[in-house]
Amino acid sequence: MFNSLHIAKDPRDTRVVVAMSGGVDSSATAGLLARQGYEVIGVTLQLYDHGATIHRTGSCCAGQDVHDARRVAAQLGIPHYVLDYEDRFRKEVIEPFAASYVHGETPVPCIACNRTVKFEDLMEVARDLGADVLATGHYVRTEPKNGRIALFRPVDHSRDQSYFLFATTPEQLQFLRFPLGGMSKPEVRDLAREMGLEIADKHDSQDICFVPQGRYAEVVKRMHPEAMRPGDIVHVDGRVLGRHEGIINYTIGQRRGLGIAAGEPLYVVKLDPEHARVVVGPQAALLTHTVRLRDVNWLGDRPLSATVGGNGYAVEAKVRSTRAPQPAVVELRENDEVYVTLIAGENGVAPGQACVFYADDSDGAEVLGGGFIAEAIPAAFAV
RNA sequence: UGGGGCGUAGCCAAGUGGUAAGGCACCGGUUUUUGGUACCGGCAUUCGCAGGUUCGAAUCCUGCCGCCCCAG
Repeated sequence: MFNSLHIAKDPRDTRVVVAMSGGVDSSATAGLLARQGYEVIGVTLQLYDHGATIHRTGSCCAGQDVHDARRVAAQLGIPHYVLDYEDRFRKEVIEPFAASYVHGETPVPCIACNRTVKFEDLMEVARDLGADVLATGHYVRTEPKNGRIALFRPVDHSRDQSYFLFATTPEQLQFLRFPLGGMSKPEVRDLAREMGLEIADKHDSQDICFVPQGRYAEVVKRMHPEAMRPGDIVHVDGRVLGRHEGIINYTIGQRRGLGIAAGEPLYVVKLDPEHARVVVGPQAALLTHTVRLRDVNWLGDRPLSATVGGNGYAVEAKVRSTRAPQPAVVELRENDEVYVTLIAGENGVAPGQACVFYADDSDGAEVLGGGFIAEAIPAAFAV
């Protein structure tokens, strides 16, 4: 007899640590589990300096949010701990974030945060607390499948967070639970309201949590002042069109901020950190079909090498969180490098971003893992 | 200092008598637990300057200023 968390125990005997950020989702998660009778322990990680951001709305894991989490826990009558993980967060998330930009890539800090601070460190804390599982408010589903725990897209596709969780390992999935995966955002808000939680109508978090005002370049500049090398803005046809104050201010696919009036819109097509060059071109130059991946996390039934045949393996794939998965083919090439070809292609694919695999195009498709984009191979243009 | 052409917003540019298109750039917003994209909205009381003609001019006339080309 399994309970709602797939544990063969009575909820009262099941200890659950809930990662509480102070937002609606994680609060509702804690409330939901508490209401179902589980022994819930709330844990909030303080992740970064809260001085500058304490009054910011839509943030996460600092200042006001920590207070919100604490208040929710008190209201739910569950124990709650706030742990200082600023050093870890800086080392595992913020520093790699800055380094990535310096190298001309575009990082996804939320993935780094999930895979390290949340699913390594917090998970260890949960185990130390004697928890049976660690629950979070992510919109994604897990289910037992063939003797393992498989990851699936959530019911509410508009909130799908599987893109940010592709790097979660099978071992971590065994210990994780995502109670909101079967609910819609409005339902979650209703639930929070019904439980009388003050944060029920709190604004959704957005932007990078540790970057004030959305000015990420300020963070990078502060950590790597030497990276602010001015350079040329060059058109793919070779013309030098202007100057810039450092490549960290740009990302592939970016249109705004170039300050170049060329008659047609120009987009950043390539970043060359070595020569401090920003290469721009027309929208057509952004089309990418094939990407090479690194740090691939495969979540399929069988090992990746056994799954991908000589002709590649058909999946659905996303190279950005806010788009529907599209048909793609995964291949292993020389040295077992993983390449993914998007059949329809995609504009503005940046190294450092993630490419996430799905088993099919069904609503509740299984997440088969993914990898970070090491190289995006343009459809047609040369520099 | 002979001839010809041009001067409209930050850039390009339509408009030759009826009360300033469009594109790019820029700004703002929407969307979004990454960046970016996309979408929506804003952006010249004024057409190098000064006069004149006309009910009415960026459009016609005169002068001046500036730039370009050809010829010298």
